[in-house]
Order: sequence, then C-alpha cells, then structure tokens
Amino acid sequence: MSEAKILDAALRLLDQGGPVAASVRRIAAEVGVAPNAIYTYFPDKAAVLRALAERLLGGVDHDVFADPEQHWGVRVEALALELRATLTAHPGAVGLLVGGPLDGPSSMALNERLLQLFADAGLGPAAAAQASYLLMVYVFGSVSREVAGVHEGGPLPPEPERAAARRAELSTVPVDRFPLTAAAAVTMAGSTSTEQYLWGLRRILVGLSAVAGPDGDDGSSGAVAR
Amino acid sequence: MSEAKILDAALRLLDQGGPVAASVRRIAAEVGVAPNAIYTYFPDKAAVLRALAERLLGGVDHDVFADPEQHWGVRVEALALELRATLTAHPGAVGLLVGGPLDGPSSMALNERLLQLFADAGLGPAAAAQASYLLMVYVFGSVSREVAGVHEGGPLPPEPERAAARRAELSTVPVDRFPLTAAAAVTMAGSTSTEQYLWGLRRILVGLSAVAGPDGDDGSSGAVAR
DNA sequence: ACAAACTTTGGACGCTGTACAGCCACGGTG
DNA sequence: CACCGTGGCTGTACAGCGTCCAAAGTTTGT
Repeated sequence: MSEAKILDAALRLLDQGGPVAASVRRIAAEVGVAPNAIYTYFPDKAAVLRALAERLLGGVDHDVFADPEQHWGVRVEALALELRATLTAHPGAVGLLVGGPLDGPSSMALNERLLQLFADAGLGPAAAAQASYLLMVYVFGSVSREVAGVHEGGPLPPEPERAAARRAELSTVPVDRFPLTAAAAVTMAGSTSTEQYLWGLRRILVGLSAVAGPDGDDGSSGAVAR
Repeated sequence: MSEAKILDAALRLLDQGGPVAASVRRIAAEVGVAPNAIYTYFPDKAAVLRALAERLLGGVDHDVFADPEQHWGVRVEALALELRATLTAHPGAVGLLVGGPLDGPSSMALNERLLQLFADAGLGPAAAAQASYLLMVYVFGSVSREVAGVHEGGPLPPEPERAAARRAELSTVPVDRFPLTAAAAVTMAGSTSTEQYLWGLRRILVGLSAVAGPDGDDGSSGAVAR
C-alpha cells in the first residue's frame, strides 16, 4: 500500500468512469482496502486529486524543447502539442487541472520551461510572465472545452467519430435565427480538433511575436494594432 | 412557484456558498418547498444548473457592440470585458459555464455576435469561426483560472486584497529551483488581473488582425511568423 | 518477549441526488 | 351544487458520498 498505488487506482477509475467514478470508496475498493485506509496517505479526497494532477503534469517531458537551436515558436508549439496530448489521454482528469491552483513542482517546472522559451524569444521578464499565463490559459481552456460533454468516462473517441458527432449536432442549430453560428458549425465540423487547436495557438504566437524583440517591450501600451 | 424562483434561489446560494452549497435540498429550502418539488420543473439537478448558466449568459447585453462605426477590435475588446465582468460577478457559477456544452440560445446569440464582429473585421467564415472559438476559450479559461482557488463561496475579493494574496503566495515559490517562475510571480503580483486579462486579449487580437483582410485568408498556412 | 508506533478496519453520522406512492387543492362536467 | 380527474406537492425511502472515532491488527525497536 502506498501513495502510488492509490493514484494508479484513481487514474484508472477516472479514465474509464469519469469524475463520478473516482470516489474514495471506489478507489479503496480498486486498491483492495477499506475506504478509510486512504486517509492514512492523504488528508482528504482533494489531496488525492491534487497529487494525481501533479503526476499527470509531471509526465510531460519538456526537456526535449530546451534546444536553443530551433526557433522558439516551433518549440512552444511542440510543447503545447505535447501538453495537449497528455491531457486528452485522460479526459476525466482534465477537470482536476483547470480547477486547482497548479502550484505543485511539476506545474512550476512546466511554467519555468515556458518562461525560458519566451525569454529565448526576446520577451522581457514581464512580457514572458504574461505570455506564459496566456499560453497556459489557452492550452487548458482549449482542452477543457474539447472534453466538455464527455460526462461519463471512457477515453476520447477517435477523430472521425468526433467529427461525425459534431456534424450531427450542428443540425440542431436553428439556421434562421443564428445563420453565422450554423455556418461556423459546418466549418468547424470540417476540420479536426487538432487543426483548430493549432490555428488558435498560431494566432497567439503571432500576437506574441509582435512584442518579441531585443528592446524587451512589454507590449502593454495602446489598443489593438491599426 | 416557478422555474425563475428556483433559479433565483440557486444563484443566491451559489454566490454566497459556492458550488457545494447549491444542493437540491438547499435550493428547495431557500424557495420554501420540499426537495422533490424541484423535480416538477426540472428533470434533474444538472438541468437546473444548465438553465442557470444560460440565464447568466443571457444577461450579457451585446447589442451595444453592434455599431459598425467603431473599430472591430475595440468592440471585441469591450465585449470580452463585459463578458468577464458578468462571469466574475458570480464566481461560484463560473464552473457551470466551462463544464457544459454552451449550446443554449443565449450562448448561441453571443457566438453569433462574435462571428458578426469578426466578419466585420474582414475574416472569412472559416477564420471567423476559429477566431470566435479562440476568443471564447480565452475568456472562459481566463476567468476560470482567476476564480480557481476560491473554493468556498463568497464574491471575489476586491483587487487590492487579491494582489496581497498573490504577493503572499509567491514567497512559497522556491527561488533557487524556479528562478524565472519566482520572478514572474513578482511581476504578476504587480499588476491587476484586469490588466493581465487585457494583455492576453490584445495579443490575441493582434494575432487575429494578421489574418484579417479583404482576401479572407483563413491563416491556416505555415508556422509562426519569422 | 515486551512495548511502542503505525496501519487498517467496522461502524457511524450527516449529507447528497432521486424514485415511489399518496395527499390535496384545483378546474371542468353532470 | 356535487363529482371526479389532473397536476403540483410532500413524506418517506434508498443507495451512495466524504469523513470521523474507537478498536483491532501488524510491524518495528529493544
């Protein structure tokens, strides 16, 4: 019996049964122990879930993206993709990441890497801090919206089926009242969620590269360009 | 007795006690009725919360931003600020918005307006759809992260106290292991969350304006600029 | 072999969302 | 006016939840 075994069981239940399945009693049963035994290793259920979130974030190997030879934008993009892959692999656990404060060591290591990347891009400390916050918000928010609606567990279905689901759903949009929304739904159904993710990510990177430069401008002045 | 009274009570409890306080029994007690009476008007608890989310989104008056005289970027920014204000006014309810699928009429009306704004900006239908998705992700994700950690109810404390809390928290960052993160925390503590929100929002708008133009390019080609 | 420390357990408390059967006050029809 | 059907509401109940307490069991140190 150990913290690791408990987290294993919790993740297993979360993966196949969603958040509702990850109860203290079920976790304990999965480990083969009485419910209360959990409280020997964690003060309460929230601590278990926090630890699990930390473990998942720790699984993102971001040392790969340290190589300063490559362009910073490419490295940020690769890291964002890696992070998304890690999160979507466990849809039921995504809620743990967006709900909590993300102040564990793995979260900080990830943030540190991101800050390093933006420093490489020529952003000053203030701009890098804001940029890393922006990117985190986008990555987590995007994945969160993507898995929203997968109420009861199971992994994310493969992309073809998800596209079909989107197509079926768009017929419920009242075309006469929301013509643009209906058209947008058709458009969105025509591309994979990875493409959509990358599109937004690249807009953000473009917006960031506009403040990147040797002067270290923090880009706080003025409204949108033009 | 009516749907409206139930939603009133639910929102009241959500505001002062957070998500945990919004139980069916508590809502019923607040209305002055037996718990089961709720099920006369809503099939289950989730339906109550969905309806409440819809009502909140319906409270965002976006007709104001239809005026095509003003620059599209200014109008998007104003809408994003209005939306954020609506959400942060009820921190306990933010979770309802990021969890659900956002397919109600108010959500669609909001999306429709956003699509219109991006069409005004010169984005083609595909790019407008992606842009609106990107903006929604940012707004909801940003607010969600902002209210994360306000576990037990109550309104968001005023900005000075939040800044103080951030400052107190940053002393827990191990400076030797995460120097950039520590520095970033100091930086973030020096600006209000509204400023941070606007900073990211403007990076996104800059990134979007790069694909805005008479050609209606969908901006899908190539990696980040440079 | 004894004691101390730690782990695990059975049982319980108060809470949750929700189903079933019955009550009660109302509207339309004789 | 009397009647009866209908629909909102209630009392009760069930299974499950997170968590605490006291007792039991197990391991460790001497």
